[in-house]
Amino acid sequence: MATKRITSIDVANLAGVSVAAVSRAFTPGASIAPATKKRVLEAASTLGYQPNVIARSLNKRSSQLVGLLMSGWNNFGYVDVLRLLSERLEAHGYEVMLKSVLDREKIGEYVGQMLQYQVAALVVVSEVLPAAVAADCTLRGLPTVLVNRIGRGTGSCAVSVDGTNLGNSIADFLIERRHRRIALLRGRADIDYVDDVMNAIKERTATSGSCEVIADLDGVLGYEAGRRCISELFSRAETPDGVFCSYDHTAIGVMDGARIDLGLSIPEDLSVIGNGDRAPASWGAHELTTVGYPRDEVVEKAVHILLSRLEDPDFEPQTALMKTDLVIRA
Amino acid sequence: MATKRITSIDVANLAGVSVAAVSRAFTPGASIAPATKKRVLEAASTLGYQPNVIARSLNKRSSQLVGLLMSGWNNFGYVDVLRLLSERLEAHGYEVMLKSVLDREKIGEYVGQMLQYQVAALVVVSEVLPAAVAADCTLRGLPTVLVNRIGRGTGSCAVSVDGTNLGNSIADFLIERRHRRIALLRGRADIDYVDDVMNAIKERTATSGSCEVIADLDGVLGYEAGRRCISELFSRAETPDGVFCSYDHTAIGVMDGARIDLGLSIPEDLSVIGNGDRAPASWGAHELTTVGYPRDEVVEKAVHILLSRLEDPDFEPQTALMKTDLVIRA
DNA sequence: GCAGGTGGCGTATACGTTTGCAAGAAAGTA
DNA sequence: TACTTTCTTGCAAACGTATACGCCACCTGC
Repeated sequence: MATKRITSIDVANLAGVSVAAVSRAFTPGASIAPATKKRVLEAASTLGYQPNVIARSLNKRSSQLVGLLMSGWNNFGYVDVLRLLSERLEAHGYEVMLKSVLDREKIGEYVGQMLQYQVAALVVVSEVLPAAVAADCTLRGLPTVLVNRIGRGTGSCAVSVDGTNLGNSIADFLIERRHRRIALLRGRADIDYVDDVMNAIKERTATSGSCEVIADLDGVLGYEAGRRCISELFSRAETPDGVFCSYDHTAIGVMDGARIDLGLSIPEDLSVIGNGDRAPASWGAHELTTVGYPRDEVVEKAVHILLSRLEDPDFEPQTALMKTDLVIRA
Repeated sequence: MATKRITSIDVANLAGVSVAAVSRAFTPGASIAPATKKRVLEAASTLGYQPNVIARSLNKRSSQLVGLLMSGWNNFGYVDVLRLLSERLEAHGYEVMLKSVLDREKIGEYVGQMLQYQVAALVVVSEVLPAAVAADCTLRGLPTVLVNRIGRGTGSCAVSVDGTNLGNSIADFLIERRHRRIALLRGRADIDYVDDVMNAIKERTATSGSCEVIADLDGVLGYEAGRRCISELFSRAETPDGVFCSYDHTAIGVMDGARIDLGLSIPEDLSVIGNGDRAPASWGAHELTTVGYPRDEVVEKAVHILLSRLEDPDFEPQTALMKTDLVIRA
């Protein structure tokens, strides 16, 4: 037995005005006399009226929903990114419509479903938008922001990390501490910013003369993979004395593998550097040196870009690269 | 220069039918001849038409959105719960509208905002719904499911863990291994299922004669808190030989504190049991004995209850308690 | 006192669907 | 053949809001 729904008509009747006035009372900046507005709002609150956002969206052909496409949930502490994004967007009056990328082939469908809900904007965390989909979005004038990817060539905005700069710092750090043979372990192969990091490390070590990259492995993602991988590396003729992993959890696997399975000491026999500065990196059992990921700033920037594009349709797409710092532990 | 929007009218014109027919072609089970349906769908696909869900929702007075209220993001691996929930709900044709609980006092507002979007149902992870809000939801016939809480007294459905059963297993485990002095560390005080666990442990140890609970502390949440807490406990006259923590990360803090700060051996001097079976628990450096949290099953059950309520308005509210198992490591 | 301007308000239409109703077509029954 | 039942289909009225347009009242400056 649902109680009767209260619409703007009811409020209009009670306040003795037209529905248009009710609408105006709830539209900031609309042309309405303060007295009328007050009367309407009072009537609304005695009735417990709330504007029907769906009807509004139909009329305006745009909702206050922001589509959020997530993948790689467990990497990089995207939870925090997700939480922060939802909090910031809500603070600006938007709602988050969340979708998981189960199948990368279907991203077009996902976006299509979000478009049905007239989302005002799209945020993509950790996935690239296939070119066709990105083109479709720009065509429809849907503001889009990629987080942690650079949508090279698509007209999308992006917020990521300055990989080249980061790679240089890491290389310097390793060279300075007299490392000679570096191994690079990455999770997925096609993350552009990780590519930048790895390339920078290779270049800078190559020119140093004293240090070189002896291995660069793809598909090493997570604790188990890291732990297996380090044993494999030490079964080769040439063993590394420094390892950089694209994810903290991989790095911790490497540490445990080196210590427990191989009986090595860290950092005496081997240096391990992670990426992401996730909680376990700081724990006493690991004390992992890692790269901080400026989640707050990334999210803040992403939201800022999004709002700019929403307010000003001519806002030129931009890519922001955040600086990161090494968190040196052991 | 947005391209013209394609509506059911365009499709109707192209297919030579009425808009009603178009609508029916997209409504499963509607009364429409197979031939017409085919013609409509073809026309739709050549035009790239997709039904406008907003308009549909306005008409039906209900959207396919499910509101998802999250808090305690970093506890318990709720990320996985969130991811699974979104995946399962999408598989059933629903979309997830995500909201973060920033301020517990404002939950009523949050729910209000979701109601404006005509959400079909509400899922609350890790928070209780204030009685007034819960009452409002049942009044409006909004199916509601609490995950990891038991909404005692409110007419809400709930999926949680059988705390009493779990507490008994833990107590048995500790008694069997000849522990005598147990400390209990919990994060927040008012989580009903944790209360059940702790009470069960107390009762069973009390009747055992050989073992007793010597400390039961609130507000110990996370690595740092756990690490500090164990030192504090060992500065007391009576020291524990077994600790149960309501969160894995707390337990790992306790382990590190005991080993690094106090120089104790685990499990020789002290047993530590965690809760949640999060990834770090299985890592070689910790090998934490913990309680598995059946995330898949919890989510599956929650979604099942939700769908049942959506299909059958008279579905009686039910509370499901899942069984959990100890994962014994060291 | 009057022309011109301004701000507040209501009327009416649009937004893109779904669905009750009734009419027509097709199929089965006597 | 006539009558009944079952499918299809289109018409038209919702759903609850925003806003273009026009009207009226009021104010300003002469």
